Amino acid sequence: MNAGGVSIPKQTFHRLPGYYNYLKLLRSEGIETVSSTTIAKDLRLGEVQVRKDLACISKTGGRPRTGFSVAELIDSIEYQLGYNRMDEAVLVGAGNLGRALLSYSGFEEIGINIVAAFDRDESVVGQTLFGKQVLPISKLSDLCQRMHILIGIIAVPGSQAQQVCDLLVSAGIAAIWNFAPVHLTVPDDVLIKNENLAASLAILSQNLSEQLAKGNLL
Amino acid sequence: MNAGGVSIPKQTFHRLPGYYNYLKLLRSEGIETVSSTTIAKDLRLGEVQVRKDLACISKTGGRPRTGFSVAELIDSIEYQLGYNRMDEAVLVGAGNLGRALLSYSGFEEIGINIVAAFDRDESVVGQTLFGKQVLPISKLSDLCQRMHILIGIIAVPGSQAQQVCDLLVSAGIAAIWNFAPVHLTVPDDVLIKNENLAASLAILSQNLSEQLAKGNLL
DNA sequence: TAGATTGTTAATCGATTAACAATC
DNA sequence: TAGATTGTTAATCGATTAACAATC
Repeated sequence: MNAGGVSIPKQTFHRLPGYYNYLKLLRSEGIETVSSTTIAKDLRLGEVQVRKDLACISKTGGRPRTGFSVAELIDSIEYQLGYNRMDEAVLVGAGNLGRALLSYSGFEEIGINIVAAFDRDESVVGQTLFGKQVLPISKLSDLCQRMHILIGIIAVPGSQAQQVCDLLVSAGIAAIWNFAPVHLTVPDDVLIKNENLAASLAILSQNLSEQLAKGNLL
Repeated sequence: MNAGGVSIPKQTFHRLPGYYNYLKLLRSEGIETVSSTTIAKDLRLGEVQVRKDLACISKTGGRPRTGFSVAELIDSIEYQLGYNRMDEAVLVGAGNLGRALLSYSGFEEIGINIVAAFDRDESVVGQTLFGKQVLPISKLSDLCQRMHILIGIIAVPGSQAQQVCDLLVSAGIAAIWNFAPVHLTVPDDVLIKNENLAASLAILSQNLSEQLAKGNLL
C-alpha cells in the first residue's frame, strides 16, 4: 500500500479509470469488498498486475481472505485522478462536438468546470447552451487571463485549429485538449493531448481485423 | 524497412496517428522529404525512436542525407491503420454526442462508414441527421445481422449502456466503442474500447499539475 | 488449523535509448 | 571526400509476470 506522494507507473495510472468504473458498478450493487482475483477476471487483466496496481494507490491495502474495500479503492482513485480538486477550462468551438462536450455531465463529476464556450460564428454567440455562455472569440484572451484559466479545449475544424491554438497559448493556457485531427505546433512548455476520434476508431477496427484473422487460423 | 506482414510494436502503432497528422501538414506545405531528426524535434520524440518507428512501417526506408519521402510515409501509415479498407459501423444514441459523431467527417476519410444511428426516443426516430437515418432500436438487431456489421458505437447515457451493449452483442457485433463512462460486461470474444472523455481530461489536468509542481521546484 | 488472499522479491519481457557502422 | 543521415546491434530501463512468503 501507498502512503501518498510516491509516483505511480504511467501504465497503472492509465488503468485507473477502468478500475474506477468497475468499482462504482460493484458499489451500486451493494458489494463492499472485492478480491484482486475477481477484479482481474472481470477486467481481463493479470491478477498480480491488479494487486500491484492497487498496492500503488490504496492507502489501507487489502486484507487476506476478504480482499479490498470497494469504497476505499474508489476514494483512493478519485484522489489520484484529482477528482476532488476543482479545475476550470475553456472550450473553443460550439459546433456539434463542442455542444456534446458542453452537454456532457461527466466533467463536473470529476471536478472540471467548463466556464464558457467561444465561437466565431455570430449566430451562436450570445446563446446559452447547457447552462454555458457562448462568447465571441475576441473575448477569449481577456477571460482566460482574468480567471487564470490553464486548460483549453479545441473543438473547431482542422483548418482553424492552429490559429485557435496560437490564441490559447498567447492567452496563457498551459494545457490543450485537441479534438481537431491536425498536428499543432506549440511552445515547449505547453502540454498538448490529441484526442483523435477517427484514429481511435481506426485502431479498434484494426484490432478487430487482427482478432478475426487469428480466429480463422485456430 | 518493413516488407509488410511483420508485426508492429503496440506503442509504435499508437504513435502512427501523430506521425500521420504531422506528415500531412508537411505535405500541405509542399515539403517532399523529411529527416527523422526533424520529425523528432517537432513531435518531441527521441530521434532513434522515430527512426525505429519509421523502419517498422516504411516499405522503401529512408535515404542517407535526404531522409524519408513524406508521401511514401503517409501511404505506409494509411496502409497500416487500414485507411484503405472500408468498414461499417452502427451508432446507438442520437443525443448530443451521437450527433457529433454523425457530423464528424473524419470517419469517412479513414474508411469507416456509420451506416445508421439508433435511438429509443421517438421524437428523433425517422429523422435524417447529417445524411444518416435514425432508426428505432427495435430494428438494430435485424440490420446488423443482414448487413454483417461488426462494429458498434455506444453513445447513450451510462444508465442504458449495458442494456445497449447486450443488444449489440446479441446482434453479432464483435467490437464496441463505448463512450458511456461505465464498465461494460461482455463475452470474452467481444472487443471493447472505452473512450472515457472525462477520464482523459482528468489525466491531462493531472499531468498539468505535475508539470506545474515540477516547474516550481526548479 | 487450513485455505484464501495479500504483498514482496526475482525473472522475464518489451520498449527505449545509446553507440556505432553503413550509405549516399 | 566529408558530413549528414539511415539502420543495426548492444545496453538500459520500465512494466509485466512468476514464484513464494506473510497474514488473517
